[in-house]
Amino acid sequence: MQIDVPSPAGHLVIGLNAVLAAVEGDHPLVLCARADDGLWGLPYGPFDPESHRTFELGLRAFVTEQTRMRLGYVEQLYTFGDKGREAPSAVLRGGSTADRVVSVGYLALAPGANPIELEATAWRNWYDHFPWEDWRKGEPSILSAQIIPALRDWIESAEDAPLQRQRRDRVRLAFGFETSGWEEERTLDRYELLYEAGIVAEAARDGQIEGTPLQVADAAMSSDHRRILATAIGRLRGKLRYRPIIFEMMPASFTLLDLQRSVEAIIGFPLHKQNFRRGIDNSGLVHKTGNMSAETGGRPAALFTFDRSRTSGKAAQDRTIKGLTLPRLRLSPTEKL
Amino acid sequence: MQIDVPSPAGHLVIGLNAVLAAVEGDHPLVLCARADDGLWGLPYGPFDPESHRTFELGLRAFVTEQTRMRLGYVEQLYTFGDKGREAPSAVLRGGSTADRVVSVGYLALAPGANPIELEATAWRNWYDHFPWEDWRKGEPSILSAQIIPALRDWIESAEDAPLQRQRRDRVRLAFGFETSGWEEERTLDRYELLYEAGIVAEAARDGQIEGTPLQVADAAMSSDHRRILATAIGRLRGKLRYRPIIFEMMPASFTLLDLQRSVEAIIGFPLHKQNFRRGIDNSGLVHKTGNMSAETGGRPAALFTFDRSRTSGKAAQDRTIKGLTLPRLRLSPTEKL
DNA sequence: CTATATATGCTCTAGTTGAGCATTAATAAT
DNA sequence: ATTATTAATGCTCAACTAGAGCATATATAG
Repeated sequence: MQIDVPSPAGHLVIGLNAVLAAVEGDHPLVLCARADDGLWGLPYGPFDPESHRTFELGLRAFVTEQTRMRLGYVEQLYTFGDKGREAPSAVLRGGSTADRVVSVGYLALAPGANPIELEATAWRNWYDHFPWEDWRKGEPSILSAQIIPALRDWIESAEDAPLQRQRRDRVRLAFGFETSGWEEERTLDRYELLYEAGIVAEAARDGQIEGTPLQVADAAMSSDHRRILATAIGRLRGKLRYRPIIFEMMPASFTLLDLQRSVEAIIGFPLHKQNFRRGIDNSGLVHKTGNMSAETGGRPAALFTFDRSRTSGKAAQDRTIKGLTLPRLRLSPTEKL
Repeated sequence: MQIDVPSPAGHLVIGLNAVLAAVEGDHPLVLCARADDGLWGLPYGPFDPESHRTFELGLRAFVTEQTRMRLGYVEQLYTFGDKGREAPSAVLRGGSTADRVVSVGYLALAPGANPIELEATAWRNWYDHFPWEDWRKGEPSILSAQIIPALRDWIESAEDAPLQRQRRDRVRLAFGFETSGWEEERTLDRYELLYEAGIVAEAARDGQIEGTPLQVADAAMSSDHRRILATAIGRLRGKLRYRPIIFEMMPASFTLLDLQRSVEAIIGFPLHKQNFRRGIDNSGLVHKTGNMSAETGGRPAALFTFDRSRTSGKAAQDRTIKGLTLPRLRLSPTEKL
């Protein structure tokens, strides 16, 4: 698990980082570990070229070792190699004094949040680190109150007109001004913009401040882990629409409301109930188990299961392989840019 | 450009690989370089932690150096680290005797294929390496004639029933049997299946043969470059549908037929002309330049430009940021599985 | 027996998509 | 000139999809 090689100049270490996501009720969760610097971070470990035939095997090995969880669905996200965006404490556990740490991020999904018995490890609501991404109860107040004004300052502080224009266009796109509105899967775009503008704490930590550093209620994460988490959230949100990936996060059977709450937790905005069921229904992705759930608080709900063998039905003909048909949030921050 | 460090055991080298894509008429092209083993490969170079602040900067630097081209649009694809899938000749130019080469693939787009004056470097039609991916003139004959039968053998040669079932499901999904049909963006899934089944030449080269090795008219590429190219094609195909990325590959002005031919070259199947124009039209992505093209062979066509500042128009209201609305190829290989 | 909280069925309208007919405007071949 | 041939463009039509919301049914908690 450790790279025990003396490190000459220019030595490279590849860090594998896991975003293990789950949903519990209406809480989107991510498995976090307390890092040396006291911040929350993701589980990670060095890739060992000697013993790991592939990244994914290496990842599964160290996650199981560190958290005693076995991973199911796993997907590579992105490889970050930017100098200076890993925190100083990011020197990997092996103790190697690497010149350069490259982070390969992975997304893993769990069908529920098993309790963790480990010290300094916990399932955390990912919106604790991304309060501006949760529109389920309307526009997140932090947006119009703090973020948009700070971005406006950043735009206006650009040296010349072209740069200013470019910044404005990027903000418009990422935050959904004057376009089709907030696109939930642009989580990384938004985070990167906040970083560049010096609004999130990591920017100051890395010494990249150039805009208006802000007193945003802002839960930084260790190293470049919030960047990786942003990537994961965006990927997951986007993928819901074209692969039946949501069922990797559901228990064996569930009600349609369970399913809806899970989807809403991930995408971060509310859905029209009847239309949601209609969509699920003729997606052919699920079928009734025949049992009912009594724990609804109202009329009992039918329980459903993911239909892995859906080759039948008219709907299955077409929609199948795809994911869920979801509408768009048609809102934008109310504060003008 | 070279890692001049003595390599202890376990030393890692990160290779940056560029898929530089362009379209010329109805030919989808990729910039290739002749590798040491005589096969075509992609331009690549080692990532130098000393001088490159980010991967992307490193990539841009060595591509410009090697091919004298300046890259515009660039996007990271995937990081491959599987032991044994780089060819023996994959030891990077620096001459380092690395134990392990990790490949980071990038997709770069060019608005045309400028002629290359370099030795052993050429724009090549990517379907030369993926003949089964081009359905523009109907089902590629290689599919039913060779590939499907070979995959059938591979499925049947599975040791036990569960494995057999799993293989069959994967093939069904990747090649569009009994589902919504051929999904053009699954290029990588299909290539990986052919690799695992021992059907493509790289599998034999890497010593991974386990199925029926085949005499497919099959243009292998150096190292893991065909895998990277498959990733690039799939990503590009998928992205056409949700980002206006096609315009990165078009000249400043073009006719709608030019645009359609370019899209068809990429997605690999023909489109309904009138519907295509209607779609482009109310996407709000382009507008007429006012000039006409005489070189159509028929009635002169209006010339269009990509409208980068589309914040106007009713259609722009919604569709905008998105890409093109494209139909699906509703076909599957005719040979039964 | 009456709120309350969901679950579930259904309808209505506007818009989108897949196909294809018809017409217009160039060039190339009698 | 006339007549193919090749595309560019305009339009229509039916089937389907998506966004909203009304109406009912069936539990549990007073």
